[in-house]
Order: sequence, then structure tokens, then C-alpha cells
Amino acid sequence: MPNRPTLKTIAQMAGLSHVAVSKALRDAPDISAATKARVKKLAEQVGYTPNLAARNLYLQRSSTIGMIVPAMGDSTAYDLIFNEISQAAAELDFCVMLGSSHRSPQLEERHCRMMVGNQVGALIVAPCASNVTRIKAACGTTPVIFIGGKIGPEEPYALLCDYRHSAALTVRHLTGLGHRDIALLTYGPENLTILQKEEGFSQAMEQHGLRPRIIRAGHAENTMEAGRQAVSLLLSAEAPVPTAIWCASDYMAIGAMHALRAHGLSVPGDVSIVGHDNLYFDLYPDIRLTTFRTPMAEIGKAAVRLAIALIEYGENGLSQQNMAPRQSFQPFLVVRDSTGPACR
Amino acid sequence: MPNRPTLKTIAQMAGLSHVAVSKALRDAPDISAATKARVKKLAEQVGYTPNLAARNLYLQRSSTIGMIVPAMGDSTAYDLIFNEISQAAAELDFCVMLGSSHRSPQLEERHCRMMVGNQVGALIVAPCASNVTRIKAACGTTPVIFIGGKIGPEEPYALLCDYRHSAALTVRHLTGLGHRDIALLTYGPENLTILQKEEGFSQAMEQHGLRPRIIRAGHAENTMEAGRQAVSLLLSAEAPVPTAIWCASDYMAIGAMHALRAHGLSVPGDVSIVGHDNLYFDLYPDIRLTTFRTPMAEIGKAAVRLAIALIEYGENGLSQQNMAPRQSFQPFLVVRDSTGPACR
DNA sequence: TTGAAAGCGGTACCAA
DNA sequence: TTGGTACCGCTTTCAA
Repeated sequence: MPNRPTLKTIAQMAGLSHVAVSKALRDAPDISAATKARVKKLAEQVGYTPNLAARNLYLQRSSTIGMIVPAMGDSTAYDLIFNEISQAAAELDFCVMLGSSHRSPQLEERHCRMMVGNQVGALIVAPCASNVTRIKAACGTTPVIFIGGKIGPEEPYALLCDYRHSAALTVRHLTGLGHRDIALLTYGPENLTILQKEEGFSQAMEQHGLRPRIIRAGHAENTMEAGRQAVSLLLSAEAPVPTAIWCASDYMAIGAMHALRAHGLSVPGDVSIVGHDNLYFDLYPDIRLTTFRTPMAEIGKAAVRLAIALIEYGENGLSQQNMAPRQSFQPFLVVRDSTGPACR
Repeated sequence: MPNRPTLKTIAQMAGLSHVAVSKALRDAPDISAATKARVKKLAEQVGYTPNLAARNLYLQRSSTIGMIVPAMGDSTAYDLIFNEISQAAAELDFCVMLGSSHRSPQLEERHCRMMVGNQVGALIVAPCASNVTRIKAACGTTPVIFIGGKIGPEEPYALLCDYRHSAALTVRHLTGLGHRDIALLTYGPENLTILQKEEGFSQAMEQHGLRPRIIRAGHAENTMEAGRQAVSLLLSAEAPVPTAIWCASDYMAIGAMHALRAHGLSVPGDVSIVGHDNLYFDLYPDIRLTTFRTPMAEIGKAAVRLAIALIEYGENGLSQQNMAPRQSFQPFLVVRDSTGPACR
């Protein structure tokens, strides 16, 4: 920061005190119009920008919010959420500090400490693991809003997705097409979103009087490979191949689709497939997957609203502002060509 | 920021002055070991984190760098570059303020002003338009490092990609496979990266004694549609269809591939295709496009190195540090299955 | 209408 | 070995 002009710089040029300049620039009622005009012109000329760090230091405020994610892009949706957060924050004169933890809890904690030290007023964290005690310790009294699939509903500030709702919509969509033999394909257990999908799926199926079938592809990662594995399990089972499949993620769905086609089954002719997350598929004409879109824009805006409410009104002021500390968002179904009527 | 403990808090508890506490925590040589231990323990207990804004204010330093991009994700590569920047910055105790301009010059400028006000020491900007005068004005004396395809080589601090090199590699790769009739497919002109690709292509072809053929798909956006349009132009021309095609972007390449196949031509059997940018295709088994990868990791690291050098040593201190203010990065070819030997 | 003084949290300098 | 004082840039309070 090569030294920029300060109030003092302008004060000297104008032959005033720095206090008068400060007041003039902020349109204080006790400065003459003439002085104001003169000061503002000078400020413009020298390219004055107030030092917000100094201002915040005195006012005991913050004009930044922090955000920490496991990674940007890389098949997460945090890039899209960030776009919304950045815009919503800018409209309210807030900057966003962003940190990518590369899925390392150590780096994640380090980002927390650095951001707290750098005076973020609140943090929005998509943690890379479900245990967030170290994160909360590192943040001390700075409020933390959790987002993402690792978070349970017990955190004081959390924006969650209602994957049970996805399950209900899936079952409604598929039964509406005449399907009765429907399987859910998931992977490794240590994932709260998966658990919700499984529970929601079982519940929705039972409500329709159908038997839920859940196939877990071992401890595979969330990849296409898991989808292929799950389909292998399905095909090698004694039971007939279901007429419709819901996959816990889009990559699984792609993998499952490949495996089915490799076995001579057509999608959606023989088997309908539903995914989850709507990853970039708008761009690829080959992949016409029926899937779920999570409302990124709403989540981003809500995160900023909550963060700034916490900064401006404090942890106890939320209720006055009618701000819910915990909010749940419902994914919505995007119907494309991978689902069709049941033919068997 | 609910008021956190400060040096004064600890000083009162320890019965010392806040100055002694400050020194103790920073291991000053003139504080007794006993006092240091006592102070550090207290600091730990109360969860003390130094206020970096106050420290930086006094020291006239900055511990944050800013970054502004047109958008995260959304088929840009800035998400990947950011991941690198975030990590490299964290290793040097710097936080990153990130802003997404949503491709709006107004919002872009606003982000600049806000970040400069919030005391970023340097800015890394991928502008949304080629004219960057307003950006530089908004940043005042804060140094700006430009990245991305909108930037010409005249900016004082810039990290660029050498698309001429891509052209040379493409022509070398394709001629090595026996191709002699090679076309470059581009779109609307107002893009510096396209110009470089066109120039580089012409030059490389001529060096191989071949006639360069360049098809511009009107003013289409950088989409698959442009690829389809360009192929239509190729097919309706009198000249024979080339045996190999280089597309200015991966989306064009996908579009071109589709259009060719729709006309009964196989890839790479009849026509080889090369793209540019390597967008997510590792994840899609169907798309085995030969394309270019730009060295995101290197660009990110270089950006941080340059930014921090500018912060620590100033604009005149770069030469001492052997830091080049302008650097060019060479994309490298990723050979997959969309290119093969020429058969005609 | 203007400005002097104090304070936000931290560090450097110098005196005790 | 310790601490008082001054200062970074800004705003608020209160006196001139």
C-alpha cells in the first residue's frame, strides 16, 4: 500500500483540520456548504479513499465477512454460492474474504484464525468434516454460519438443504410415471446428506406403499465409479433390475447410466434415472439427466443476510430482526430426458 | 465482532502494561522467560487473537490481497486459479478478498474501491472488459496485477497465456499425425486471445509450408453453437472438409464435433479435433477431447508471489527480488482420443 | 462553524 | 527487565 492520501493530506491542502475534512466528507450538519464543496473537490482530485480499517477500528465494526470452503469449483457448487454472496455483500458495502481449505482441516482452521485476526465480522463456513469443534474454537466469539452437507441441525447458525424433500419429489415423480420398483443408489455412510436421502427415500416409498431398495456402493468416493459399482450390485442380485433408479449424486448417475448401457439396458427405455445436484449439465447436450437443483442463489443471499444481521445486531438481535438462525432450503426437480414412463 | 480480548485485557489480568504483554507474546528479548510463559498462558486461556487491522494500521502494512473476477465457475477457470492463490497466500499469512463482478464493469469498479478502502495491499484482477482505465483509476496507488484473456501486454503487471504457443503445438501435433489440411475455428473478433490464436496459427502453418484456413463463426458467443455454425460454414464451402480442426475453445470443439457427427463424419476417423482449455472433461468419459490445459497452479502461485513482492518491496523493489512484472505462461497439450492419423 | 482531545488496538522508541 | 509515550487514520465529544 504505497501511502495513500489521508484526511490529513486533504486538511493541509485545504488549510483545515483533519476533523473538519472528515465531517465535510460525511456531510456533517455543522460544516458550511462552501467548505464541503471545496473539500470534496480536493478529495476527488487526490483520489482519497477512506481507510476503512481505521474507521472500523474506532467504530468497533467490521465491513468484511469471511467464507471458507473445501474447494472452489472441483464439482462443488461453492463457486455459484460465492457469486451470490459476493454480490449481496457488495450491495451492503461488505467485502468477502474467501479461503479454500483444500479439504484440509488444518488449513481450514488456519483460515479461520487469519480471518478472525483480520476482523471479519462473521464467517460462513462449509466445513470439510462433520466435526466442527476446532473451527468454532478457532473463531472464538466471531459468529460462524455453517453451510454444506457436513452439518447437522444442531449448529446455532446453519443453512441446510432438505434432502428428504428431494427424496419425496423423486418418489412422487417416478411413481407418477408408473414406476413401482425403485432403487436408491448411495455410497459410503459417513455423510449426513446421504443419510437424509436414505431416510427420506424409505419414508416416501413406504407412504406410497412401496418397498424401498437401497444399494450402497461400499466406501467408494462420490464418483462415477460408485455408480458403476452400485449397478453391478443391482445386476448381480437375484431380484429383477428396478425400473427406476435415484442416485445420490449426478456423478453416480452418470456412472450408473454408463454401466446400464454397457449391459444393454437403455435409459430411460428400460430404466429411468434421477440424479442430484445439476452439475454443469446444461452445457453438455449428451447428458440429459433428470436431477435436482439446489437453490444456490437463495442460500447465498440468506447467508449474507444472516451474517450481516449478526454483525449489526449481534447474536441476540436476530429475533428483533425476524431472522431465523437456522434455515432449510428445498431442492427442486429438473426434469430432462433420463426419466420416462415405466414399461414393465 | 462481539468485543474480543485485547492486549489490555491480558495486561489487566497479568498486572502488566499492555506494552509488556505485546512484547511477551512476540518473544521480545527484553522480557523474562517467566513473564512470557505467564502471559502466553493467559492469552491462550482468554482466546486472544491479535487485531491485525490495528497492527497493520500502525505498521503501514497489509496482510490481505484482493482478487476480482468476472465470475467464479460458470465455465471460467478462475475457481481453480483461486484455489491456488488462496493456498499460496495462506502460507505467507495473507488473506484473500475475492469479488465477483458478474461481468459488470460497475460492480467491478465498486469491488476495487471497496477493497482498496479495506486496505488490500495489491489486487489481482481478471477484468471483464479490455479497457481497464477505470479499474486503474479506482485502485489509485494500490498496484494491480492483471490476469485473463482481456489483457494486452502493455500493462505494467500482467500474467498472460501464450496462445501463440498453443497454436504452434497444435500444428506440430496435427502435422505429426500427417494432417496438412487444417482449419482453425474461432468466433467474434473482439477478443485478444482469439487474435493470438489466429496469428499464431497462421504463422505456424506457414512455417510448415501449409495454407492456414480460419473460419470465424460470426459474432456468436463462446458456445457450442459457434462450433456448429463454423462447421456449417466449412461444409457449405467449395473446398473439401479439412482433415483436422482446431477450435478456439472447448465448447466450440464440442459443438463442432456434434455437427460433424450429425453430418455422418466421424471424429477422429474423418476429422481430428483439438480444443482449448480443458474444461472439466476429465470427469466426462464421453468427451475424450484433445485439448490444452493452461497452467492454473503456476499462474496462481506467480500471482501471489508478485502481489506480495509488490506489497513488501514496493513497485521499485521488484528488480532486487528478481521478480518479473510481466510473465507469460505456456499452455500444454493434453492428447486424448479426438485426434488421430490423417487418412485422406 | 471549527478544532482540540481522546480513544480504537497495536508497535517502536526511549527512559526508568 | 519493564513501562510510558507517541503514533498509525479515523470518528465522537465537547469546548472555543
